[in-house]
Amino acid sequence: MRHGQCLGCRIRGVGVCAALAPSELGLREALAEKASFHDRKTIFLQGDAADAVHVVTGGTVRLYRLLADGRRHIIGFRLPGDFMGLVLSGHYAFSADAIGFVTACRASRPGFAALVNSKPHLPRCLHDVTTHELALPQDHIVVLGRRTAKEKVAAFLIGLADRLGRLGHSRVALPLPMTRLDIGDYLGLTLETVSRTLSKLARENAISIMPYSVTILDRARLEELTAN
Amino acid sequence: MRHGQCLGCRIRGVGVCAALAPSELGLREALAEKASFHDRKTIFLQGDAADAVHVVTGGTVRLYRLLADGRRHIIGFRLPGDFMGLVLSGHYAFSADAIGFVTACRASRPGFAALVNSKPHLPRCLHDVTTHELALPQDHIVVLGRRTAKEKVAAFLIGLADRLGRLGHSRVALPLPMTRLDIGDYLGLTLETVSRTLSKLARENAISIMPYSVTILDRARLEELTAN
DNA sequence: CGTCAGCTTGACTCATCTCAACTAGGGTGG
DNA sequence: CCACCCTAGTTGAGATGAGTCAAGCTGACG
Repeated sequence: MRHGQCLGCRIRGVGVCAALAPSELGLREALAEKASFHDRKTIFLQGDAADAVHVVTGGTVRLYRLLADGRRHIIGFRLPGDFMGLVLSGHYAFSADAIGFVTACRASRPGFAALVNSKPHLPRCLHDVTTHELALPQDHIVVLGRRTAKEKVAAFLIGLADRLGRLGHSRVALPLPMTRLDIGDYLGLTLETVSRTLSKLARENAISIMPYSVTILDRARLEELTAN
Repeated sequence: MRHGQCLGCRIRGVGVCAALAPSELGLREALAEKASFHDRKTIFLQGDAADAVHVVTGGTVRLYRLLADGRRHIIGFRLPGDFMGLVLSGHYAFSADAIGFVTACRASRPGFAALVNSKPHLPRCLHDVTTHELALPQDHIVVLGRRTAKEKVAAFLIGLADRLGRLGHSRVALPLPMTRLDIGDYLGLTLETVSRTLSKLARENAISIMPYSVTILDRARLEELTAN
């Protein structure tokens, strides 16, 4: 994808981009800059001045906070079509880095604000996108509050499957580019517990584990575990 | 507070209301309706059509989701000045009810949208408020991801103290209108563990427990526990 | 005065954490 | 080509923190 290529972008139909009429893409293209990040590269750091907004176009991004004692909490994973960079204070509230190779569309904050204000319906759209952003952490809260490791892992897999499904991927064969440690930091579990729980689910024929991917064999069983 | 009384409202200076110029209050008053709710009264239910937005003006509100198996997750507590009712789909994503006596300002969704669109700077303000709403669940996620009960409870107390402080209340003597069960459902703990943990903190002279309130005696100690 | 909700505390259980050993695959350098 | 190292993952054994079950306390209320 180069400038002038929004129409052919694979995430054209999802997220913020879907809100733009074809006639408005020109504007967007004029201010969007293509960025890419190699494995483990930092996209932005917690506390940095939030001078840009991003839309993920390929790969998986890990959003996290570091605590004073060195522990890491993963706030969420961002997939293609997801928006990043809404901040209250002008500073990022969390850090973001690439899991594997990541591509993103980046716009400067002032440029983005100008785009949003240039068309009367866009502030409204931005508000909708923000509200969607709001829904993700709420689901996460419910998952974290759940009692058992099995329930948490099941909810993580179902949630990931549905998000991938909405992007046009399979809801059954899930790429899992993040490590067991990442999943653990996301679910509030240790990496050993994540590994054991996945193994247990595999032994019960609910899933099948492959390197860096998982296949859902018995979705009903997983849904039953999420109790939601 | 009656119509025409926004200027004298005690939350005039915080949240959404602070974004309105004095000259704009007339508009707001014209469409805002005063509502009050007795202890345990439902303000809205998860899944209901979200036909109104609320600003809490007094008391404490409990936001929660019920799971299929009957467990309850408290998403958060809303204090005076907090906004409620941002939804993606037109349906509330969680339920809300009153803890003790609650007063709120309510506006119909279309009326509220009309107000927001009537002045050019208001969509922007609404976006800011939404972004603030976004920050609350993120803090909650970090607290839930913490390992020990003591850390969770300490983070809960510090967070509550700061929010009350911003409202002009004491950061030391905290009213605690919610029950131990509420706190447990918020932190992902049982009510017994919450009680034991508070007792332990009191025994260490970090806090002092009174019926329906807590006094922070050693804030530094609590902050150290939150590791953040 | 009895009842009930909210809270506290104790004893015991058990799920998860911790520590540790081991396997597999990839990359590097001699 | 092989020896070595490193990362990611798996599995086991034992420790422990939080859950469960139960008893009892207190204050409010009818």
